[in-house]
Parts: sequence; structure tokens; C-alpha cells
Amino acid sequence: MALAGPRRTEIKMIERLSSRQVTFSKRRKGLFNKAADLSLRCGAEIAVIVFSNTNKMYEFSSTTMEHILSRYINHGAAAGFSMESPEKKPQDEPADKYELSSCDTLSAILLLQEHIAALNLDCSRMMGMQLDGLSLKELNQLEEQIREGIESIEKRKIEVQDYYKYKPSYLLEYSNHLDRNNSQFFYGTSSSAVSDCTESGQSNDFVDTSLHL
Amino acid sequence: MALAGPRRTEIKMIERLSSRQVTFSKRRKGLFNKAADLSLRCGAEIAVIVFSNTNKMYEFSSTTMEHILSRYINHGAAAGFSMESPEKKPQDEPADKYELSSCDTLSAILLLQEHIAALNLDCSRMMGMQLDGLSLKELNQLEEQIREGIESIEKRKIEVQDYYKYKPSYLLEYSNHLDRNNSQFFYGTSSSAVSDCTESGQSNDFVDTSLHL
DNA sequence: GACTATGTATAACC
DNA sequence: GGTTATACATAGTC
Repeated sequence: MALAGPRRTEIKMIERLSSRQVTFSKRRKGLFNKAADLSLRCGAEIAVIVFSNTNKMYEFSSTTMEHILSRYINHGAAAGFSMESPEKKPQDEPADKYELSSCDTLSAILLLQEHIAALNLDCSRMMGMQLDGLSLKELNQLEEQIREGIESIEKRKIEVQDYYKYKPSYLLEYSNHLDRNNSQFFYGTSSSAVSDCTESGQSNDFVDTSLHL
Repeated sequence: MALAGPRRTEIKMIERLSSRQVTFSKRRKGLFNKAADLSLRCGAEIAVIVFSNTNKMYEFSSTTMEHILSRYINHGAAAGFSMESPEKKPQDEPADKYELSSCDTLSAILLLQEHIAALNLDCSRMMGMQLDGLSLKELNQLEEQIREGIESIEKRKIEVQDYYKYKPSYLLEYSNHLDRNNSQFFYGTSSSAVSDCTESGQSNDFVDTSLHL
């Protein structure tokens, strides 16, 4: 008689390789089933990509992977631009931003590069570089911005210190895991909802980091 | 007294819109949790993309979406990406040498988005946001970086003040204009391919403003 | 958004 | 790869 069931299993990396592989197979299958279920029941379009420990790739997609990915790309490309030009009002989203078709790849790339240039400039300036052309007023704004950043960081440092002081280890598990992978996402916030056509503001994917100078 | 539980549910599209939406929310959350579990327990890298009926997008990714997707693209490109054409795909085709394949374009965009995500993260952190997952040491490094930035800005402010002091204003405007146009630097560093197999930590070195945390 | 009865996924074992 | 006991997910309901 098997007395075993899924005992209170702590959520952490399984050490034993064989167990890990078995668990991976079973759970991966379960995950794909869940995805298929959700897709069918709710008419959702779902893609799941999994890379195992051993760099093997597994995928599920309710329609075509390519279709979902290009849909994702277009969505992200559109949603990613909130502020490449500081002159523009960030809240007013002109309709044309969401009209990127999959054929507009070249312009999408150009826009992304523009976006990168702007972000690069912002980053550089916060590090005290590329300050040419900023007026005194703008320099003051920049400095103010940065000082607020430092304040937040100081606060966070205290939080982290307390956190480690009183750490419940089960809370650290996932964030530690993510730390190892150098991810910016924390467990609860890695899922985000962004509307396809009409967006009313909230977007977790791309934080508006523009300095608006 | 609620006598209900999940009765045997046939797997088909849920007709009632409200039920479908509720179910979608619950199951999507469940799916993402499963993905997170699997990722953590087995050290897998997982991405899930979901488009709802109403074209809302939701995503989960154990690391960054861009990283996983470009890994997917590269993997697929190397090992039989063509599912629809069972025939072989010779890579040495002089014909499309000067033509970007859709795969290349997609991966180019992903690379750019990954770049943007990294820059966004850097900028956010310098502004005191997105600090989750940074260790105390990293927070200190970040703060140090920023303080150096402030120092440079202070110095620049003095320069500018002197500039105003000793320069006729009609010359000032014009040179300010020139400064501004010259200050935008481009995405000059050639974008190196992101290595897939070796997870040697952060690989956004192509950003010269990277914080290297 | 919380509750609860019930179905489902799955860890340990074969 | 199959079985079973148990934890987990969740449909219907408030």
C-alpha cells in the first residue's frame, strides 16, 4: 500500500536529478494541459515555452506559435512606447501607435532604436554623463529626480536589512530563484495585463522612466 | 449551505460571458502559478503568453520574456523551425542573403526589446523603482553610482552657471540648440547575440550605460 | 472577493 | 509507466 501523496512539498529546487526529471516531465505535461483547458474553455490564445534544466525546449500553443509571438511583439512594441519624445504628452496615446502591423517591422525597429536612444540618454544623464545641452533648470530637475531615487533606495536598504533579519525563508524562495536568473520581476508582479486596443494607463511592462526634461 | 463544487466539467467553451470571465481569471492565475512552481522546482525557464477573448494580454515569465523568446527563436532557427514545410531548409542560400527573414526580424526586435527592458530597469532603479530582488550590496552599488552622478551634475551646474555669467544671452540660445541636437547618441555598439546555453548572469553588456549590478 | 464541496494534479512508491 | 493518498485548484455560490 502506498502511503504517499504529495506531502507538504516545499517549493524549492529539487536536488535529486532523477526526481527532478520525473517531476519536470509530469508537471510540464500538467502545465500544457492546463493551458489547453484554459484556451478551450475561455477562448483564449495561449503560448507556453519551456526550457528544461538541460536546455531542452518544449512548447505548447493553442494556435500557431508564430502567430501568438508576432501578436505579442506587436503588442509589446506598441505598448512599449510611452515616451520616446519628451515633448509629447505621455498620457495621450495617439491611435497610430497601436496600428503597427506585422509588416511594419522596419519602422518598429526604428522606433525601438529611438526608444533605446532616449533611454540611453536618460540613463547616461542620471549617471552624470551627457549633460551637454541641459539648462540649469533641467539640471536641477534631474538632480531632484535622482535624489528622490536615492531616498527610495535608502528606504529599500532598510527594508532589506529588516527582511533578512526576520526572514521567513519560504518567502525568499522564489525571489532568490529569480535573483539567480537576474530577473527584474518578482513573483506576484511578473504577470501583467495590458489591453490590446484601448489602454487606460496601467502597464507593468514598461515603466515610464523618462525624465521628461 | 453551498453544496457545489467543481462538478464534472466538460471541456468546452463556456457560454455565459460572466462565468467565462471569472473562470478565465481564476484559471489564468492557476496556470501562472503552475508555471512558477515548475520553473522553481525544476530550474526551468518558462514563458507563458495569454490573450483573452477580449484581446487583453497577460504574460508570465520566469526570467525576462525577451530573453526566453529570443532563446526560443534561436533554438527554433537552429533546430528545425519549419513545421509547415517538412523538407529540409538549407542555410546556405545566397538568395536571401540580403533579405531579412521573418525569423531574423523577430529576433532583432526581441533583442531590441530585451535591450529596452534592461535599460528600463536601470533607469527605474536609478529613480528608486523596481528595487525588488536587489541585495543590500547591489543597492549600495546602485546608490554609489547615483551619488557619482549627482556629483557630476553638481559640477555641470556650476559650469552652466559660469556659462550664463560670462556669455551673452543671444549666443547662448544658439549653442544650447546645438548642444541639444548633438547630445543624443545612437545605439552605436553593435548588438552582440545573447548567449543561450551559458547562463553567466547578466548579458546586457551591449548597453554602455548598464549598471552592471 | 470569500467559502466549500468536489474534481484534479501529483509525490512517493510500485 | 501505473497506483494511491494527499495537497491543490476551482465551479458554483454568496
